[in-house]
Amino acid sequence: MRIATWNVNSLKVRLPQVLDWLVANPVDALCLQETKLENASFPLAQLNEAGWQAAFAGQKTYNGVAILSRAPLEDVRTELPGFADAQKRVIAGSLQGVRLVCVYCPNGQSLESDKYQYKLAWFDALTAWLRDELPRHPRLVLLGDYNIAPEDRDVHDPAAWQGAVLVSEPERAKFRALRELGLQDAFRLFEQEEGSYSWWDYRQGAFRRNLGLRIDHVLLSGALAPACRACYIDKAPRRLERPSDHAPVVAELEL
DNA sequence: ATGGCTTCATAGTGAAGA
Repeated sequence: MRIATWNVNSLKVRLPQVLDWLVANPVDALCLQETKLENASFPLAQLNEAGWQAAFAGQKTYNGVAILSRAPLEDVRTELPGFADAQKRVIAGSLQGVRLVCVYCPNGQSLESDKYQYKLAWFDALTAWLRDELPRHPRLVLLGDYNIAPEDRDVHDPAAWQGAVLVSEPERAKFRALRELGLQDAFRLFEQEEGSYSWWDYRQGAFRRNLGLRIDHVLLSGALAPACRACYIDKAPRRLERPSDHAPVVAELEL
């Protein structure tokens, strides 16, 4: 099974790139974040025509998540239990006995912002939910845009970023709390190039200069991690005209 | 550097992203 996650920063704008990418990258499931589409505007017909099923939870302008798959998803859920939230950031479903949990984690904006407190509380709710879900779904993958760079090696300039949002210690502690559920960072199961990132700012030629952060992740449950054969970031779409600021992250599982 | 792009929004003194 091959699965991937990609923050597309508007599915309306990026649909042609997504369809092209799926042709070149025959995954079983692709998790999308920041679709920025209400459900009524979701391009289901175009995806079906290209041979893809889709489950989605969207809203106007912001957020929005979806899972595209060859086979239909089963047991789809779109809520964080016990966390009343109008923001569409979660969609989960099952495929071939694997539970896929697609998340668009809050950005936080700045350490002083109310959005930062919301981010920390949101991660607590996510962790509590997954602690409950894992016994039910031992073969579970949590993938998406976490908006956290877990370690300094995931940051192009750790000194400049020290303590900033996406990198701050309280955020990294939330990431570690997910790992303490037994989830493993698929990307770090393998040797990787130094300077591997999944997001680059649109400004300042950040991509060309590789001034990035690794904030998009695939976390595998203990039952799945031994089945992982590869995990990589596909930088090709970031080189396209009018790209998303994020690159897809792909994981290959031998089930 | 004071957020320099990009999105969706509306016509703002944008807002938000990361």
